[in-house]
Amino acid sequence: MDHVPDQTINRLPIYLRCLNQARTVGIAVVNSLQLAQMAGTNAAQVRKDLSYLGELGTRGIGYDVEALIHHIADVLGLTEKRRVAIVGYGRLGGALHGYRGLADRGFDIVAVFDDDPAKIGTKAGELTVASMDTLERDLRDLDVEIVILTTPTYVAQEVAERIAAAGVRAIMNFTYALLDLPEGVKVRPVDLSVELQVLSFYLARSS
Amino acid sequence: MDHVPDQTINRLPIYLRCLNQARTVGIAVVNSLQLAQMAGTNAAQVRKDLSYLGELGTRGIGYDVEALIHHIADVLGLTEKRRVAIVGYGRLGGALHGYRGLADRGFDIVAVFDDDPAKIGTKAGELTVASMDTLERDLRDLDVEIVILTTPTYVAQEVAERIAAAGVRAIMNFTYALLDLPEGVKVRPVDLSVELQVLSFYLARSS
DNA sequence: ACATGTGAATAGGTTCACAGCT
DNA sequence: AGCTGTGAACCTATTCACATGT
Repeated sequence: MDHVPDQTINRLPIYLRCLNQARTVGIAVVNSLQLAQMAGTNAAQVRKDLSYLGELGTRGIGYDVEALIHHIADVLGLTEKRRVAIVGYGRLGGALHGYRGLADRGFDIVAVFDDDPAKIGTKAGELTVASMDTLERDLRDLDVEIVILTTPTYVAQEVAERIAAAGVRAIMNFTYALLDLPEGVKVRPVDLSVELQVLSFYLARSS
Repeated sequence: MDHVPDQTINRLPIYLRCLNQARTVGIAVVNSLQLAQMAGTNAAQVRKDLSYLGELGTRGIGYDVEALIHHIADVLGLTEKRRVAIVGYGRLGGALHGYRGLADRGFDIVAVFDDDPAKIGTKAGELTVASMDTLERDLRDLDVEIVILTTPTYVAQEVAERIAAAGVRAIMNFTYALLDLPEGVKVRPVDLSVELQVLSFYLARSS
């Protein structure tokens, strides 16, 4: 488990989802081919990926679903809950807050921020919308590890810098800004229009 | 432009965004290093990527911003508007409908569907929420090319099959279902919890 | 002089195929 | 017998370095 390739990391959550599905229907053991078919890849890929994490299977048998779930969750750092804040509480922020499957996977939304005075202080599920004025202090106080950034694009860089300054080291960036942040802050850009543009390319190509 | 690598395709929308930014601040020509810095990559990568599309630059000078925008948009099939439908009009579907930047980039939301009788017939921006009963017919009639799928996970496979049967060849899948569809239907999974899990891995790794 | 475009070198990932274990 | 784990082969993508063109 010296060095796990990036692409393998990207597939681990997929495997985890498949394994959870398998578990809920009562499957105790899967082999690499079954898992591959569920995950939409091939058996060799599955074995190679899992081999980076250690020798997790049993030759002649396959992988124990329960054990594998635990192991992957452990590698992904999902054994403990992660504390997440949403910064920018518009429609998208609200939708993400309600997104079943974040909480399910151990991501606790512990705060939501907005700079609109009309929103500050109002209820957001079980939380209250907090002001951006106290962003740094609140992020530190609440020990936030990951921020979901859904502000308007034009303030994103500035807000992201404040978030980084507050010691947050992971940002899921839904804005169109290309964030330029210090080394050590991991940004995951999620540009929904990029995904559509890629689909558009394949449409243009195949027609 | 025989065969453009997948990874290059994934970067083209990024370049496009950077070039649009450059244009709005009045920059007429960029070189590969400048574009690389904006896009968060390196100059060699930029030149290689763009070389797949043809000889678009001028040696000794750089790339004409306007011309390059047109060329990339053309390759991505963005010169004409793309007709998009949202299937599953909950919080997330609603947020995506309002997402500025889809329309900006030529993605027209032409229909939204839901199976909740309380929602059907209500206004959704300038549209009216349509019933799932007429999904296939409506998708065909409206000539929908791309579907954004935001139904509950447990109906996703079934609905996706209907969408594919209606001739739609590109699906942006926001559900947790691992869709199994015929060859020729391009699915782009967008699993927001996967992104968070990947971030979680890097947090676990670096601390 | 300067920046592109591209073959060559390198790195990174995937697939193959089989040895090794149960 | 059956399935994992893994070196080797293969393929894809990135980086280098320089010839090429303006």
